[in-house]
Amino acid sequence: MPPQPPASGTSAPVAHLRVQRVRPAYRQVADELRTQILAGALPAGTRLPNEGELGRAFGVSRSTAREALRVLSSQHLVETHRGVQGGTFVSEPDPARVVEDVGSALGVLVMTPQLHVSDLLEARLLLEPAAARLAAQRADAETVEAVRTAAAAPRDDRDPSGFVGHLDFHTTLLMATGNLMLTLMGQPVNDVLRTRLRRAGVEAREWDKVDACHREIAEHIAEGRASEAEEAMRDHIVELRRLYERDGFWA
Amino acid sequence: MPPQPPASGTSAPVAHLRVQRVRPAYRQVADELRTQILAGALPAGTRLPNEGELGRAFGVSRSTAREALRVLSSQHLVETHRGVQGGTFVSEPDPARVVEDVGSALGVLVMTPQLHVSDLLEARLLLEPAAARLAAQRADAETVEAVRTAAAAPRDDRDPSGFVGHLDFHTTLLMATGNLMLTLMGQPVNDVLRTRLRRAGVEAREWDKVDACHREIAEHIAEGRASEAEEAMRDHIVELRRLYERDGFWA
DNA sequence: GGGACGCTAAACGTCTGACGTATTGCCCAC
DNA sequence: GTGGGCAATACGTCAGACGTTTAGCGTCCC
Repeated sequence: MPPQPPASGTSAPVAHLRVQRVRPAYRQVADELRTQILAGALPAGTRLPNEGELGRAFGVSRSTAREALRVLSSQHLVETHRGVQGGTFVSEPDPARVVEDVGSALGVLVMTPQLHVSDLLEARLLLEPAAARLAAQRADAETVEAVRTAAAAPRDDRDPSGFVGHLDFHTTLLMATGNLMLTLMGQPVNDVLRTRLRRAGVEAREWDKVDACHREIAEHIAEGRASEAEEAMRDHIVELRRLYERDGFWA
Repeated sequence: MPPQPPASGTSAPVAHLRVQRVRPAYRQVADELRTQILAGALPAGTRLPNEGELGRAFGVSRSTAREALRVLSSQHLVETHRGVQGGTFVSEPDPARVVEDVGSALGVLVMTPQLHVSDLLEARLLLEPAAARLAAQRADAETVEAVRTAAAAPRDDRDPSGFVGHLDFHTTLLMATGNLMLTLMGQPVNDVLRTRLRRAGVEAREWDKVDACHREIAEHIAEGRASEAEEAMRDHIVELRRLYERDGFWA
């Protein structure tokens, strides 16, 4: 999307093209700190100077330093605690936060014509069967047990995200691949789909069939039947897709 | 990762388990505004009240309102402009920003033992051949032309990300699928890999071969040979992977 | 002697008020 | 008619003050 050349005629309607002549101080401070954190100069757990000193170190006021810290904190690069022994600390990288953030961003994009729900379903159809294959190839005994448990877990209809320890089957399977990247890509997609499904008020009509599919896939993985696991998962996703389509929740 | 039960013995070393008793006001304001934006109550382009009024509306001071806005702004949900006719506006969702953010987050995670570079390569090996297949199936004339151009584009070695309009071949191909989700997943991975590659100072020894692969894939796509395109891309990725491994940059 | 209570200090959280500065539209002079 | 300067608006930044949370430590009472 190159900047469109001046249209032939009068004034080009370049509404959304404001330039940023000077970066505000709080942004400069945030960028500098971010650079240092990403470069490893400030490893996770490091305690930064208190806000007053930090501001003085950068030659800005405490308010400005605070705004910079708010930026970094909202990107989960640092976290702050109150009280003595409190302060601002460089955060440990946390995949769960990344998943949350990506899911939120996808939720926004999926409301635009740029990203359609069918795109998410297609991506899922690409990811999860492959994940099932990898899980079947690699899962150790403990992981297999986790997958089995997730497949057998009672579906708490009225209590979504109920108690700790209950992970969705698809999530468990993504993690069972041992490749965090697959979880990072697949989980946000599933989150968005589930959210939309719930908001659309889709009823639980065939969830016993869904559970049966899950158990079948889990068994394939337990037995190390990679191709069968992949195929079963593909069928399962296609089936789910049909369910979504029938309920026509993507308007 | 369930919270580990109290260990048998004395005090459980629950170092990183600080609770958040009360959410700070700036966080509450940010959350409330974010909710409204995500719910569509504040569509993109909406101009929020100025910082003073916004604070008054929430019963907080202007500084607190500003910190809330910094949070939202760093999440690309709003953007601010100065001057008369300035103010805070709800942002248009922008896939490029999402790609940037995810790439940054991945860059952090890849420095931990949680996410290995080989995980990225595996994800890429999963995504891009599928993308090549889809592109071959769907690409229209214009898209084909873009892919061809990207494949033929002179590789500017010393001028990375040189001029506008030059897009990486892999990026172009991801976009050629017409499925934004694939770009959203694949692009950050490629960005991280490219960054590490550059930092590791990998030399351009076989890039002519790489370019030949690109052109071959582009031709497959142009001719609509889906399976061939997929297979060629798979070989290409495997080849690249070998190149990465030989240069041993993932230490 | 041991445990509970309360005090204290450090740091973040919030408020107030003020001034600087970028941006834009309008008016006036030429 | 056009160019330049003025005014209004809203963000950007600063300074200082006070409240609040938290952990550590000392003291007092049992």
